[in-house]
Amino acid sequence: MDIVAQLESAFRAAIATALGPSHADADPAIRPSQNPAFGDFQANGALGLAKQVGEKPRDLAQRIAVAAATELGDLVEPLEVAGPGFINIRLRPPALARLLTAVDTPDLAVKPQPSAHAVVIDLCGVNVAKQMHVGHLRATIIGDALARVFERLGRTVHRENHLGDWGLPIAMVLHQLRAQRIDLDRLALEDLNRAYRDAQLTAKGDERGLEAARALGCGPHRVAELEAQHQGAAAFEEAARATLVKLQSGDPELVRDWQKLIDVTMREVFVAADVLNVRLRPEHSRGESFFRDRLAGVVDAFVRGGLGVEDQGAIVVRFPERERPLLIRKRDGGFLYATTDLAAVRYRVQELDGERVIYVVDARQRDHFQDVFDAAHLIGWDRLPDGTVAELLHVGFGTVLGKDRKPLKTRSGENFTLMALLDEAVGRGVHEVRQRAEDPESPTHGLTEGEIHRIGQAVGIAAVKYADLSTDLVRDYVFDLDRMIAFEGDTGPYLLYAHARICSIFARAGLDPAGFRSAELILEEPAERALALALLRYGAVVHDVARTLEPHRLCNYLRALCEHFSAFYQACPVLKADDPARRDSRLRLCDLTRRTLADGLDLLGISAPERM
RNA sequence: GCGACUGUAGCUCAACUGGAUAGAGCAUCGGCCUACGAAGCCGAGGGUUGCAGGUUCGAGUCCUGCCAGUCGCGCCA
Repeated sequence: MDIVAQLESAFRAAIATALGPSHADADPAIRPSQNPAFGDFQANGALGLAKQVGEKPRDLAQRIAVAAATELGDLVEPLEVAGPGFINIRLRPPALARLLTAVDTPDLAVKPQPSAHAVVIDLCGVNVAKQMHVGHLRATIIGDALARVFERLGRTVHRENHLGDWGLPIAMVLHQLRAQRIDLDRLALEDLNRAYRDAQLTAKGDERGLEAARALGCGPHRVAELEAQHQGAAAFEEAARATLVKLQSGDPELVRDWQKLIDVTMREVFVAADVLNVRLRPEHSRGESFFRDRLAGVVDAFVRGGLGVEDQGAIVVRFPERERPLLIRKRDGGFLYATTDLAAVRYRVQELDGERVIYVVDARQRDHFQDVFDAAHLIGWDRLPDGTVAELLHVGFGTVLGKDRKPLKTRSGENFTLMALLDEAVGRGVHEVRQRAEDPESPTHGLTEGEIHRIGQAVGIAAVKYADLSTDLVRDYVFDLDRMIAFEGDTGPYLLYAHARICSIFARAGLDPAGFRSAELILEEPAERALALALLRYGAVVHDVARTLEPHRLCNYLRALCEHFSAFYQACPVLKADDPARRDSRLRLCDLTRRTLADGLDLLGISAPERM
């Protein structure tokens, strides 16, 4: 049992002793202390309880402390009541060593989350025939990190890459490429992207320009020119619609070409996922096309249930508490992305058995997901087969900005492609590692070019991912590679450095870390205590991330862990410790720190090299 | 117009969901390598938590009203 749970149960019992069994379920509010002067942990529950029972807080805290002391036995130093009624708790060194020993297991004492139901995570969300950009970076790495956390807790996780692979935009690209007689077998994503853009431009024509020209009474020549353009656009759109109808009816040649577009797009997605150390594979793709035969059923279900009503020819779902309706069928009979999303919710809850269905999508779609979730709830599609009500959650993230604080663009105003960004990050990482390896004194001196590249990639990717994951997700942030890749401060490379330093202790001495995993832990120095306390918290932090869906909590923890380690490493000689028992104890601390750090970084999808 | 999000040190961000003196990194200043990687450690200065009320023993955190910025708001996805 972990330490916080132990303290909670002891203080719960103490509260029952002090106030009677009617208060047996009161929350003792055990928290790690902010300040070492206030002990290792503190129980804050007495303050609130005193108010309820009309007793002076300090008096009540004193009575609880006396009762708790007998529950806790030799686990803690004498408890002290401080301030308005806090109870400060300090673990006795042998107890701390015992607790840490119990954590030093292959799974680092991270308790599995018992649930028969699955977790579904909607991530990545690329569009066929479009380049990935920085928005996909976030949807991919945040989703992957959350997926890894739930997998670490033993949950069944379904990663759902909800591809934009269907509908008129795709039909437009297909039509465009076929009209130009482009060889689909020799396509690169860049060609597709260009076709997509051209198709959009052609289809749009210049409707607004035409209206403006008429309104402003422009010359007949100008109006005619724009009219011609507009007619061209209408003709193009009609042809694209015809293509879509043929595709929908299963025309073999079109279906084959359509599949080629998907393949070309996904080839690059998987390359990006590989560079990013993200687990995303073909089996995770389930695009809009998967749901195409279910859309009419979605609308029917809402109409039959009286939830979908006609409005100006369209079908909408209305909500009692707000003006804004959700449109699920257009006047022309077509479906919208809300329709697909509703089909997907039903599938994920009822067929994938998703107890928590998590959408890692741009925060700007908050309103949309609220509507979809509320609509799903109204019709009962958030119920699992066994009747449990599923949690539908939108993890909305902020926008990646350029140095001008506007959404990141290239100098020519184009969207920054994800690949360009990753190439730059990896290039910078390799450059930094190579530069340091040139120093004959450096531990990385003499590494092969291949090793330098591998380590440099890890450094560059760690920099980008840590910068993205280490702040509150809803915030926008400025993409500044200089700051991200800095080798000092609150960065990915700082964490990798701490990891490499621990590895080098064992490497330099030619010792096998596994040889110290039963050494007796001696925790006397303040730096050793602080490191031990940090190590004890790991499992709770992983559970915290699963509960809140906030990966930055794990980042903050890992950075704090590294700071505790660095302070320890500075203050306490390891290989040159005074006596063999201390040396072995410290080597065990180093090994446990390294494994905890590597495990936590792995949950973030960051790999930690042994040298850098 | 309606709605959502954001506002904390010069800059970039935390604050364990209501607890003690609001903490880190960068930048600035001062220490520490004949002890293991100085990509590090120790220390100093720097704050009316956007503003004004309210709830509470206690508010950066909850409520109300303002201010500023960003993003949404029926036939695109």
